Amino acid sequence: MKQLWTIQEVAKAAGTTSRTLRHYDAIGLLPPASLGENGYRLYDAAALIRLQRILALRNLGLGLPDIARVLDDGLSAEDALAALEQQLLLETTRLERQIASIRRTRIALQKGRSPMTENMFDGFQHEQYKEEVEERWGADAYARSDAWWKSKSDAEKLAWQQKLSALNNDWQDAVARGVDVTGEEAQALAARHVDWLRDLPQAMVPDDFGGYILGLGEMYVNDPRFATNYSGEVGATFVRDALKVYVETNL
Amino acid sequence: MKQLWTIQEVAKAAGTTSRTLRHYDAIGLLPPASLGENGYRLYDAAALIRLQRILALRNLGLGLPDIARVLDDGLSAEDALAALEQQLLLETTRLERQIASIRRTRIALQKGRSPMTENMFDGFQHEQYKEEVEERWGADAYARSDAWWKSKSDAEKLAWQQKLSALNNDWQDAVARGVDVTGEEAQALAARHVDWLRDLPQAMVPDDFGGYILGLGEMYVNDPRFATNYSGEVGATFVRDALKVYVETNL
DNA sequence: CTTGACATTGACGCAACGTCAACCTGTAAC
DNA sequence: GTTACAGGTTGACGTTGCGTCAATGTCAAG
Repeated sequence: MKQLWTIQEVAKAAGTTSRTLRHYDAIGLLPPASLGENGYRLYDAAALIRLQRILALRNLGLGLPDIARVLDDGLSAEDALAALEQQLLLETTRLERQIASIRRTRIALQKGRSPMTENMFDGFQHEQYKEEVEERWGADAYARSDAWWKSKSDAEKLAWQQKLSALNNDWQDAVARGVDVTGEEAQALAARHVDWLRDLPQAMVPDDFGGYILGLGEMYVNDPRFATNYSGEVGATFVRDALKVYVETNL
Repeated sequence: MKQLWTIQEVAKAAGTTSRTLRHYDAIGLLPPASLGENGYRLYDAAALIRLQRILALRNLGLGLPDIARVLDDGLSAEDALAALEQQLLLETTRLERQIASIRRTRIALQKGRSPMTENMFDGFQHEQYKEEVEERWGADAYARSDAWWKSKSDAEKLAWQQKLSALNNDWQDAVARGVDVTGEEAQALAARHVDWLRDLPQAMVPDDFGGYILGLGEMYVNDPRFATNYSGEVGATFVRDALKVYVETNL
């Protein structure tokens, strides 16, 4: 009556592979009932039943350690599955945001406003904005800004832009993940952003540094050329609000 | 003017880690511009620019090999992103189906109709159905069936059920993945199902084996106790239809 | 006795680094 | 001069669940 099966027989009956069974043995999830003199693994009815349950849980996506806990440590399958479902839900929202991000980038690429190919060495699209800057802040402001920029070495320019680029990346990421503007992460980003702005020469930073930053924030939102740096107006709004909170609590 | 940076400086400026940069060097994705006498990696402006593009693409979820192809082999970023988006879309639908599957199982667990705990050794809920079988097919039919089942060794019973269990699993899987009833996979499953039925003794199988299978299929759909084996009526319908197609083309 | 099917135990591979470990270097401080 | 200490280097393991060789022993059949 006491029937034993070889590893292949078990694998075929259960619709899996012998490699998998040896793996389950190796990690202690499903040891065979006994070993023959020849060293062959031999499985009994209890092992087959256990295997069936293992495969059923695996089918649902549970990890092998979790399956072991359910089968051996009396962990409730219901709890394990509920936890897994939560994980998967998080995964789907993450994926959806990633897809949205890709779509935005693809659209930008098609429009030729590729963040991959442009503005690497143009310093904030510097000269491009000459007229506008002169109009809004006066010829003097542009001259100071221009002088400052040209005084930097290539290395400094590059480092400055590198930081800007990293910053933009991280802002977009934070926006996509929907973090809280007042939260730790967003505020850390705001701090980095402010630090980056401190690199500007004294002459360009007005006395009211806080007010200056708030003004910049507004500009990010209102000017689509800046807004694209932060995934559009939504992102720019996020950046502005995070900066605002930061300024109010730290400056 | 030719400025070089150490690995830490680059890492900080770009918002990544030195470990990552050494990894990118190791796989040939971003070799440093030069090596100092001390063996230190030294990066130049071109490397920083390349790094920026790498990080931007990575941010979107592209794999490092794909990034390398985009940067070096002139593969279009647009194409790479389109392909990635497709992958991710598939992923989300997969995840959604998995979540649905988990929900079904959890509901079943809560109702106490746990596939984990029941009917391992009861042989098709055999005796439980005695009256019903006698009523529908006659006392004779039940007696034959009962004799057949009792004549099997434990090993045979177990193997038979094991196959049934694996079959059910795979059916549910196919249903959840939305495969085509006439497709290769569903037909292979139907073939396995029919093979499994062939284990029944001759006495139980009528002359019209094809018709017998079609009748079974209908029963799977109409009787909720069978339907639960295949994820409810929808699944059972799928099984019935797949069997029907199989019978019509192979029997 | 040979052949083939099936068994065994390693060990690598996959994705993208994080995280030690063990050991130099460069620079500032005592 | 030496002592720290920060920062550089090259390995190598760990992560998830097996697939896939590789090298070799065992068993039933011809």
